[in-house]
Amino acid sequence: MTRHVLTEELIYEILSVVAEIPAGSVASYGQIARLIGRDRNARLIGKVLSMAQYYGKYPCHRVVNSAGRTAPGWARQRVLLEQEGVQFKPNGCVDMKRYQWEY
DNA sequence: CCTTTGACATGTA
DNA sequence: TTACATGCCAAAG
Repeated sequence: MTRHVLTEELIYEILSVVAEIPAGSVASYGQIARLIGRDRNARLIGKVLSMAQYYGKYPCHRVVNSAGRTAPGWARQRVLLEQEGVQFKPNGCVDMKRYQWEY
């Protein structure tokens, strides 16, 4: 059997972790990358999550970058987070100090 | 095969 | 936290 195939397995692992992020908290791409044993592939997480929206059922809106910035071109993400109680700072970033997911 | 790209991270200032 | 530079690594061209 082929193994190490990316995308599909990667998608599965990523979504599994994303599904564990509690409402009202956010996780960074690097944080997720680390949880699936690919700490150097933070960028791929974003790549996969950009498609994950089509899967619907996953809270991919709870993933932001290390600075707490929301995904470019996806303004609605902020609304989704605010609906869960996540507050944004005046600069438009999530207050990571308070909302970053601790596992 | 080589180059570019990307929902990023991290060190330094 | 921001801004800039550098590193990363798979995917797409």
